[in-house]
Formats: sequence, C-alpha cells, structure tokens
Amino acid sequence: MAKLIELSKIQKKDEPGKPRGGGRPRSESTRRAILSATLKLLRSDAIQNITIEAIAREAGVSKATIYRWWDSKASVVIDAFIEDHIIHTPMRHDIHPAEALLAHWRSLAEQYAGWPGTVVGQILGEGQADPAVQREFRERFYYGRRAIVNEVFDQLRKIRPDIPDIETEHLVDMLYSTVYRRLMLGYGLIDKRFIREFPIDFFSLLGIEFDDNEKVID
Amino acid sequence: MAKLIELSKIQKKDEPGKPRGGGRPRSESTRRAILSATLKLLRSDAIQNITIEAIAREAGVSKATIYRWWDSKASVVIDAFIEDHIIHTPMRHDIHPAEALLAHWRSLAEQYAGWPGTVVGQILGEGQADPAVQREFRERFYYGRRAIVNEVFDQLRKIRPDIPDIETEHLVDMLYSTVYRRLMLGYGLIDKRFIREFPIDFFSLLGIEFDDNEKVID
Amino acid sequence: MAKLIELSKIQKKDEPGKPRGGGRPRSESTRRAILSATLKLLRSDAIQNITIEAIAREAGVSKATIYRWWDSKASVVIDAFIEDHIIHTPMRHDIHPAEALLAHWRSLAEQYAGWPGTVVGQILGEGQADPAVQREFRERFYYGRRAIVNEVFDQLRKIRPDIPDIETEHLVDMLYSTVYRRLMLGYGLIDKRFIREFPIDFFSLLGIEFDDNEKVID
Amino acid sequence: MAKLIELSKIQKKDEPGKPRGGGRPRSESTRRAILSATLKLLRSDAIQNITIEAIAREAGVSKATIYRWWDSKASVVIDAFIEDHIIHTPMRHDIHPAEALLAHWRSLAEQYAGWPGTVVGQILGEGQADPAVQREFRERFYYGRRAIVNEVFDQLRKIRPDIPDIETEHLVDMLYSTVYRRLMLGYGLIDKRFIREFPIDFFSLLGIEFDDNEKVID
DNA sequence: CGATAAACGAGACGGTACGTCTGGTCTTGTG
DNA sequence: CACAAGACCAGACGTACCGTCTCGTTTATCG
Repeated sequence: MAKLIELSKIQKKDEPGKPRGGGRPRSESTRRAILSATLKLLRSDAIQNITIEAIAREAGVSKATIYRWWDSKASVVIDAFIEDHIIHTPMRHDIHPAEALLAHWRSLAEQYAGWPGTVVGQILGEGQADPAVQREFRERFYYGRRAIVNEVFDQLRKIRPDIPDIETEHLVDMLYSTVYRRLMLGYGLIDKRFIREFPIDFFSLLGIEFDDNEKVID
Repeated sequence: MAKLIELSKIQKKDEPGKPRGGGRPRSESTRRAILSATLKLLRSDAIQNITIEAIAREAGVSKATIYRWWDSKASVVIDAFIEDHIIHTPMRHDIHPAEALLAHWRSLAEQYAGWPGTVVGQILGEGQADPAVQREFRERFYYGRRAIVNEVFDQLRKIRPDIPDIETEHLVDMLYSTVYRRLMLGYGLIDKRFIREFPIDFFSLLGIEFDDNEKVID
Repeated sequence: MAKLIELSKIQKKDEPGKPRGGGRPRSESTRRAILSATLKLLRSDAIQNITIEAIAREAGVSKATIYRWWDSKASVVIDAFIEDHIIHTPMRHDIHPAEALLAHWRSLAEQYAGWPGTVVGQILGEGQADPAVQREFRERFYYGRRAIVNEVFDQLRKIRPDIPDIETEHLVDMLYSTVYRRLMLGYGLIDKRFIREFPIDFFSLLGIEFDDNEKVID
Repeated sequence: MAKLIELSKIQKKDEPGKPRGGGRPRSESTRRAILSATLKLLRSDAIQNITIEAIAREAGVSKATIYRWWDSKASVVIDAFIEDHIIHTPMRHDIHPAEALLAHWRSLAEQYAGWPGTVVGQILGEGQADPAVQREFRERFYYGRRAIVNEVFDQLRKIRPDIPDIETEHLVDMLYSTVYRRLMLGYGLIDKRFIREFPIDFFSLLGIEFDDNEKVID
C-alpha cells in the first residue's frame, strides 16, 4: 500500500493557512510574473548564472518582493518549475505493472534528455552546497514519484512471484539511477537507443520479456 | 586488454612541453601552497562557497598567480583532489573477477560515503553549469575507472558464460549508478547495510553468489 | 508695539479651517502617539537617523497615517518639538529692558547647550537641503522670538539714548548669532563661562554695565 | 603669535606618508574623476540628496573605489571642496589690521552668499548628525582661518590700545557669527547692503571708523 | 657577470550582485 | 471616512568577489 507522502513546502516562507488580519493581500499577478520571468531566464542560462536581480528586472518587480516570499534562488526555480508542470511522468494503473513501469521510465528518461533534465541537474547541483535545496527537491519532486514506483514494483511481484527476492529499493535503484547518473556525469547519453534498450535489459534480468508491442510475454 | 586511457589535463593552462626560454621558473612551493590551501578550505566549506580570494589569502599567494595557472575554481579543486590521491579504488587482478568487482565497488562506496564523496558531489554540481568542469571530471576521474570495470566484467563473462547476454555498459550502470544517485539526491543513505547488501543483490541477479568469506561459490 | 507675527503652519497638510463633512474624525490619541513616539526616538537618535517607519512602529500606527498628516520627517519633529514646549524663553516686560535681554539670552543659551539645542541643530541641518524645513523653523520658532527681541532693544534705546546708532538688526545679530554658530560648528562651547561673560562683554560695548546682582548700573 | 594649526586630514583613510610596499599604485586620475564628479553633482543637488552611487556613476568609477579611500559622503565632498580651492579668503598682512579684517570678512561673506555658502551649509547640516563630519569641517576649514583672524585682532589691539578690553574670541564671534547664522537660518539675507554696512557698524562699536576709501581714520 | 624574461607579491581597479533598508504609495478589511 | 496592516516598486546602502591591471622585486637562464 502506498504510504501517503506529505508534499510539504519547506522553503517557501510563511503561507501558514491564512492569517489574513488586514493588510494588502499578496498580488497574484506579481507572483506569476516572478515565476514566469524565472522560467524565461532558465531557458537561456543555468541557475548558477541567474541572479535574483535579473529575475526582478525581467519580472518588473522589486528585489525585496522576491526576498519576502522566497529565501533562495533555488526555491524560486523549484516553484517556477512545479508551477508549470514541467516534469510530468504519470504512472498508469490500468495496465500490467511491468508495462506501466516501462512506460513510466521511458517517459522520465525522455524528459531528462531535454531541457527539463538540464534544469533538474542544475537544481541538484545547487543542492550539493545547500542541503535545504536538496531536501526541497526530494520532497517536492522525488518522494512522491519514488513511492509510486515502489508500489507498482510490489504489485508486479504479486503477479510474478518468480521475481528474485531482492529488496524493492534496490531494484528501483538499478532501474532508475542510471538516468540521474548520466545526467550528472555526462557519461553515456540519454539517447533513443539507451531509452529503448536499457529497461529491456533490466527486466530481462528479472525474467520479464516484452513482445514487439511492448506487451509483457507471460 | 585495457585500453590506455589518456589522462589529459584540459583545464590547466599552457604547460606545452616546455618552451622555457629564460625567465624565472614556476615555483613548486607556490603551487603546493595553493593546492593544500584549497584542500584545507574544502574541509570546512563547499566549493560553491569558497572563493579564489580565500584560497590566495590562505596560501599567502597573489590572486594573479592562481589565475595564471588555472582558469576556474573547479580546476584548482580537481587538481588539489587528485594531487592528494583522495579517491583511490584499486582493482585487484589476482582474484576472481566477481570478487574484484565486489571489493572495488565497496571501496568506492565507502569513500563516497564520507568527505571525498561530498567533494565529488560538489564538483559534479559545478559541472552542471559548466560543461568544461564536467568533462574534466570525466576525463580525470571517471573514464579510467569505468574502463577498468568494463574490462573486469568482460573477464567475468569468460569465466561464467551463463551470465545473461546484456550489454556490459548497462550492467556497470546498474551496479555503480546508485552510488552517484544517492550522493546527488541524498535519498537513500550510503551506509553499512547498503554497502553490504546492494552488490550481493545485484550479483544474485546474474546468478553469482558469495559465501560468508565473500568468495564466489562456483 | 510688537508686530503681530502670523504663526502659520506651512508644512502641515490640509487642516483647512474644518470642512468636516462626515466620516470618522481624526484620532487625537493617534496624533499624540505619533508625536510622543517621535520625541522618544529623538532622545537617543538624530533626526537624520530616525525613520518614518521607526516612528510608526514605536507609535503603533500605520505609516500611511503619518504621511496623511505630515509631509516630511522634519515636520513631525517640529510639531513634536513645539507640542512639548521644549524651548521656552520668556521675555520679561516688568524689568529694565537690558536686564530682560540678558535674562532672555542666558535662558536661550542654556537651553541650546543641552539636548534641545542638539535637536534644533538637527532641524537646521535638515533645513540645509530642504528650504521648506528651514522656512518652517523660522516661522514657528524664530520670527516670534526675534521680533520680541527687536522690540525690547528699541525700548532700551528709548531709555538709553547714548547707545550707538546702529541698526537694531545688527545689534541683535552680534548678540544672538554666536549661540547658533557655536551650535552648528561645535567650535567654542556653550558653557557656564561663555553664558556668564559673553553678554556682559557685548553690553559693555554699548556702554551698559551690570552690578553683581545683574542689575543695570545707570 | 599665530599658533601653528595642524591641518590634519582625519576622515581620509590611510595615506600615511607613503608605505608603498608593492601593489598597483593609486590612480591619480581616478581620484580626480571622483572629486570633480562630486563637484558637478553638488552644483545641482544638495549633499543630502547625492548618493555614492551617483558619484561613482558620474565618475565612471566603481563604488568600492570610493569606499576604499573615503568613509563617508561628507568626506568626499569636503575633499572635493578643498581640492578646488572653492573658498579662499586670504588675509592681507601688508595693510592696517582693521582694513585687513574688513576685507577678509567681506570676502568671506560674499562667498558665503553664493553656491559655496550653500555647500558649507549642507556640510554643517551633515555635521549635526555626524560629529566626525563636524570635526573634519572645523579642522580643515575653520581652525586655520579662525586662528589667523584672532591673530590680526591682537595686532589691531597693539596699534589701537583704546579698543575695549574684551576677549578676542568674543569679538571675533560678534563679527563673524552672523554670517553663519544667516546661512543656516535663512533669516536675514547676506546681500550687498549687509556686506557693506554690518562690519562698519561692528567696528564703530570698537571706535574704529573708515573713510570712503575704506581706509582707517586714525 | 650582466642582460633578459618570466614568476610572483601586493593591491588598485571597474564591475556586478548580494541581501537589507527606507521612502512613499497602494490596496485591503475593520470600526 | 480614518485607520492598521502590510504588500509593493524604486533605488541606495556598504560588502564581497570577480577577473584584470600595474607596479616593484626576485630568480632563474643565456649570451
């Protein structure tokens, strides 16, 4: 059973369920201007080269307004990223679990091959020096996805009890970690061939084969 | 046969096989002062928070001298890192290939669990915004190691032809990538249990088991 | 006869003889809170270092309320200053004019030697960059006093026609200006000796001497 | 005898008679650019409204360079002011002391009537909240001049022993303070009539008269 | 041995961004 | 309408590093 993951929003300041005791309310349009300016800048520059000043300038907004609501560049980026549903890797529940995992993995890898992957890499890069950023990434991007994947693996095990008795966490790591490793190290492309063949190789180790229509062969 | 990997030194400036036409020679003590100042600072701070000025100050050296010989902070760090043989993961050739791989992986994981791992993470972090850094990391840290691992995997295959016919690259990824992923994401500790059990699980998928003395059971 | 000096209140906004057409009336307690908060802050800080925000905070009042009724920090200070009758230098009319002038000058100098003098200096300081402040100071603090002094000098002349035939304005300047000059330049203390001897020296130039009880010797 | 007044330059940082231990030498042209930019801005704005950023912008210079050599806006202004010999009120020693004093006072008053006077007022204004500025003004502008004036008054006393036996300091105050008071309060113009008549009135109190050619009548 | 030439320290310099602060203005809701 | 609360833009604050530069000094090699 899937543990319910709390998607808390650590890095964002306040927002404690509405105190609202008078005072001008926060401007929604300003908030959106900041986030979309951030996305625009991210298209042409790495997080590390973007400045809060540039975001403010691009958004036509005062620096202080950004600092009032976020406490680091990375937090703004993460919010902007989520807001625009940049990474979406739905897990299907209406098909064979192995097929669902295959589709999910390929969807993830394809997205990580492009611009969103670059940004994820940069967020993780920021996270290396700032644990808060790393934590926020995990809580807002990773935990939920990981939990779902674990769950589907467990379902697969019920259908196919012949799968080796190996910790699910380890299986998930073997399947998914390469994508992150290739992203961070730049060794081994995340290209069409890799996306096609790697998961097939992985599942074959578990004794699961797919036909030409990517259907599981029982 | 192991391909001889060229350990080129991309980021370092000049050093073009000695023009040496007069002039004061480069001071070796200065070079060492810079590198060890860098290491010292790295012990208490992330690369991202270290400045060239701080290195110069700590080393009692002029900023210009650093800029003369390196062209980025990350290059200095990488040099300092290598100089002190911070990461050493020898691959044994006198034992069973599977045992050699097991020992090598564990040695690597143990080192990545500590301070050297933190630094590697930060170097890769820098690399996300600066491809030259990423490339230098690959060329100076990764290619060599990867090539050796691939080679030993191939030797293993000769001894154990029953190993599934899967691309060696993919196998290496399944085994090694998790270490990098855990490093970068901070999800899943690189702790004793993980170091003990993960490779055992991995090799069991290949049909290779170890006894209590970590000897391969034929 | 003293010209009637109009004590207009230039800097204060509106207050146009009461239109009062409905609506919540201005809160007197708020007004007082602002002024006494201002005085409190003035005790420990120069005008130049006080901010409207600090006054609002101290008074528990909204910034906008302050801006509605005053249009500069200096105006608030001047109001606060007057409200508390900080500087009071009564001119006696029941004694010999020279004695009245002597007492008046000494009372003024004594007050300028202390904290009120510091504040006056700071108000005049603000006035150097903002003519409106300078004008307000003159109209609310200076004109009245000056007119009274001129008047008493003229009375003195009637009693003592031997006083040199010099413009009264010039005489007043010679007597009073030093206090301001010492205040602004900080050269020459406004101390007991100065307060005792300077006016005696001045009056002696006019041929007026005082006995040990500060009575004019006719 | 004139006390030798040390014209020290308190507010300016370092400059300790040349340490010169290597390092790029200070750029004289940069220094001049800063000072003349300051003067230019002063022509159209009060010190209080000028910013270090504006000076840096106008001079084409980095803010840090200004902060390296001066530690307050007022110090820059005072330096700029002195550099350009804005206020020069020479005291002649080859004529009758009373004539010298008359000429000196008028020269001073004339200059204080114009733009330089405005700037002096603003410097003194800054000084009200910042004692260091007040002190610097005294030490660099005032002490020297005051000492010279005192000295000439003493010479005058030797020639004309009939001058009332009044402290020289008090006499100087009676003569000169009005100029400062008028400057700071804006009450009483420093106009042609004042410049012509005030000192005549003053000296007549001392029993000194001038003919139509401003020669002392013995 | 004296000339040449690079290495090196010191530190000035123009830039750019930092994160904070104030000044004024504005936009709500409450009394 | 007055007012508190507080969001907001504008822009200066003083600091920190960046990477480059200009000096004077040192230390080798070569002629």
